[in-house]
Amino acid sequence: MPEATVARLPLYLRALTTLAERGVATVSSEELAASAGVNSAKLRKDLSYLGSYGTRGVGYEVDFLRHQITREIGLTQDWAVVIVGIGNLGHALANYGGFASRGFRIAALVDADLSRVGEEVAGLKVRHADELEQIVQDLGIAIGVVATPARAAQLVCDRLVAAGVTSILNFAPAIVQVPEGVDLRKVDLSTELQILAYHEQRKNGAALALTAEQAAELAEAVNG
Amino acid sequence: MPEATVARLPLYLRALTTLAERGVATVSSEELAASAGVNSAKLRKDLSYLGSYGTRGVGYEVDFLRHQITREIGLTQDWAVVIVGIGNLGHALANYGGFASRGFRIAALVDADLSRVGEEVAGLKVRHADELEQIVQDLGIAIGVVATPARAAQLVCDRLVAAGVTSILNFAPAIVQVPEGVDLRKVDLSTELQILAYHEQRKNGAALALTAEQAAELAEAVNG
DNA sequence: AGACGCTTGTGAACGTGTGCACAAAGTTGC
DNA sequence: GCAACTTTGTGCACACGTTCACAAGCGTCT
Repeated sequence: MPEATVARLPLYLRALTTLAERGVATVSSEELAASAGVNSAKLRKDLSYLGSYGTRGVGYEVDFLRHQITREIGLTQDWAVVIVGIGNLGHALANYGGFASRGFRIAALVDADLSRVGEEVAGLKVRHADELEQIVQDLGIAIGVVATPARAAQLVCDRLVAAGVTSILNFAPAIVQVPEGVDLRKVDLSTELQILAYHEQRKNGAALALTAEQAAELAEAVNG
Repeated sequence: MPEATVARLPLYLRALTTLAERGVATVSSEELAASAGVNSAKLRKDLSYLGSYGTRGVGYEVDFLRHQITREIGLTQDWAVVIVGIGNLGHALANYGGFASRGFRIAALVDADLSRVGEEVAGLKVRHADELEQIVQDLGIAIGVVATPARAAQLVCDRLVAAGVTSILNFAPAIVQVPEGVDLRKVDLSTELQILAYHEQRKNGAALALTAEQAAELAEAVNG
């Protein structure tokens, strides 16, 4: 399955859940594509990788399709997750309700700062970083979330990998390297803003250019 | 400039900043690519869109290149940002130090919940959502960050756009539609985890298949 | 039963992104 | 000044992703 398709499946899943909550039983690729914000041909091609779950002339059965995507992504089992770094962001992640409902269970919170250890966050006691390996092994954790400062990120990832974690979601603004076989995704707040800033700047430039053009037209109209 | 290149410029900028802090004056495409975690040919092609800023046989001057990228992204000016939704995530974003150092200034915090209005977060008083339009216009805000619950996201985006915001970074787990000309990027925590889960599941599947194969080999060894 | 209308699933064309490989261009050493 | 070495910038081939367009299939209505 193409990586681009995998990245969109959660989007479809969310759209389907919304439709299911509204009591919609079947949906066409056109409608579903619209509510997911993608092209309908792309949606159909994406869904075709799962199998032929649609009915020509009718569309897709919402609940059935939802179940198929859930199964394909692997959300029928629940995934134990450890969050490393319980600062502002770690707190926010720990308290984020969206995980539990989507097959993820926050199994442990870890921090290197002794003043945070023992504190209760989202119903879990924060444990010390020294216990990280033990926790990962005892709880059979495969997915780690890194929300530490940038300077700690590489070390934390190394330790997670050494303890047996094979998927890492990194929020730290740092470039970390992981060995082959370990999946690393990163979410970088300032990178996202910088991309927006680039386009914003070009928009303003375009606006100015347009104004200049309009000015030229105006000049021509006046002089011509 | 290709979109894929734009998305990598912040990465290079970060790598260059790290190098500059370490006192490195010049860097080859090979070294810079390694620290940014990309292919060196790709890096060179990306940088070539900015102009011919390298010296053959030597490499790139760190400070100079850093400045060029900063200018290209539009980080020489500072961008006023409003954060809407001061829950756990909004708090974390408001307190995130990485913005100020990268040309972004959090100019206002807004929330619909009256119990949060007036609270001081990261040195700013939280203001009420009713004031949103006024704030955007008064402060000349072009970039909005949405950290509200999913159900409020579309309305908040509509109001931001109506008030003149042309770039939105959406953290709410909802699919929002914006008119042409407005840039929308989204950061979705559970989507990222779901993508990891998909690969994790496949890894386990592969591991199980291998075990089955090993079992077959073992059976053959025993029986043969 | 057959014709009609609607929607899926997919072949094919197109566009974008990636990476190799090398010529061009600079530096260093003698 | 020239040869040897290093590194950039880029042409080219390939892989990946997207979109169009339409045949195939299903349901409905007469």
